[in-house]
Amino acid sequence: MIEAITERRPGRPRSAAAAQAILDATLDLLAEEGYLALTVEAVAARAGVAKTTVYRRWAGKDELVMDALCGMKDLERVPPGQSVRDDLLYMLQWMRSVWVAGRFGGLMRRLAADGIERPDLYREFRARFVAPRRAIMRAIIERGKDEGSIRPDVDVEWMIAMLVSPIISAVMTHQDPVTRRQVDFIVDTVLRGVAP
Amino acid sequence: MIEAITERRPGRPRSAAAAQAILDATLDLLAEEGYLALTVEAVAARAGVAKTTVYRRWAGKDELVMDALCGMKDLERVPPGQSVRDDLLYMLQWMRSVWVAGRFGGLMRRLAADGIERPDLYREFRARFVAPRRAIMRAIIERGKDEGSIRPDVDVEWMIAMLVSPIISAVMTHQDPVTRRQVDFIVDTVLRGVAP
DNA sequence: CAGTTTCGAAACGCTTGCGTATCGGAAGTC
DNA sequence: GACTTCCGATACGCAAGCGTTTCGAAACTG
Repeated sequence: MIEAITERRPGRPRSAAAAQAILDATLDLLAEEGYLALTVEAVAARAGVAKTTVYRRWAGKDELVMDALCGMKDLERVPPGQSVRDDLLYMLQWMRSVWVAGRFGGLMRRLAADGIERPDLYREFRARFVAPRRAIMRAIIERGKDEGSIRPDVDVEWMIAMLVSPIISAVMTHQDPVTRRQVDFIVDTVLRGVAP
Repeated sequence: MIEAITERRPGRPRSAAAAQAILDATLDLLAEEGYLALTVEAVAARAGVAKTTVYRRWAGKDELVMDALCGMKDLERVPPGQSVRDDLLYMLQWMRSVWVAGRFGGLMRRLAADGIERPDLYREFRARFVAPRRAIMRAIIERGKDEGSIRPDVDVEWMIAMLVSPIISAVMTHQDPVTRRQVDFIVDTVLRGVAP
């Protein structure tokens, strides 16, 4: 992907702008159309670039998509670290907004769906976006256990699933906008359920 | 789909066995490959039938898939009607087993994913399989409200989501087999959370 | 048996997308 | 200025899949 620029080879250098435009277009189309419907031609067209320019850098569609995905940066959010309830609410509200709006949301929905056919893509997606967020959630819950507001025998992973998956499911199916009241309801219900 | 057999037309009659084999093969492939990857050629091959025979009955891939889907029958399950907790457990255990094993599970996973591209297919899927089960869940929860074990102000739809979606998410992603203990944990946690 | 319709097999034209090749011009290095 | 590499545009060969057509054989009716 990014080769060493230390030694300058003769000839016209590769346009960094073109590479960026291609990766951007790939993510856009991936979010809009999904993996199966994504075509290299469409990527080149949206990037304003010849198809040759794409194939000079990437071996094919698969490598391009994987590279585009790996190049993404997640927004790092750290909860304010107040009460367990506030931190969980903070995380869920944020995840809700990310899922619903913008390129991130489309990308997540598509990858979650396409993951069935392309486990490698889905694994990358999980490692990059799901895992860090789960880690934050896990830390919050462990803190709750230390404080005594959560029973120590509670299965943390399933508690996370109970908090997160209703929102994900709602976004992927209904696509009614999830309201804050509903997020509140989920957090409060789960917290009451896992209280000692 | 099924034309009136009352008046017998001259000529060789259409083989009912062939039609059934085609619909069966369609559901099999739909469950295994998903909608986008499904091809009429593969359907004909698996059904042991010429492609012509498919196109003589259905206008195209879309109509075939929709017809196959509409022809499916869901297993009707009625919870034993004991305690609210037992009935919820019964439903979730059943849904878990259906999702994990057999053609139903694959079909549900694929349709949930393909639903993004084909909202009509997903709508049919929901009306046929999701809606009836939600109705049963809803009845159980309403009963709990009447009995006083569930607060009356609880949002029923979101309570259902909290019960069901963790299992669905787990099956669609990890695909670790969901254990009974985990289902127990979900039900107990939610019930404690919505208790008065 | 004549007439009609379906069946399986095969071939066809069409479209889409992949990945490659060619070519003149642009952008750099020596 | 000679050389090298990249760029855009275009065309190409290839494969897959759609939906159609043709054809001889099979099935059923009168």
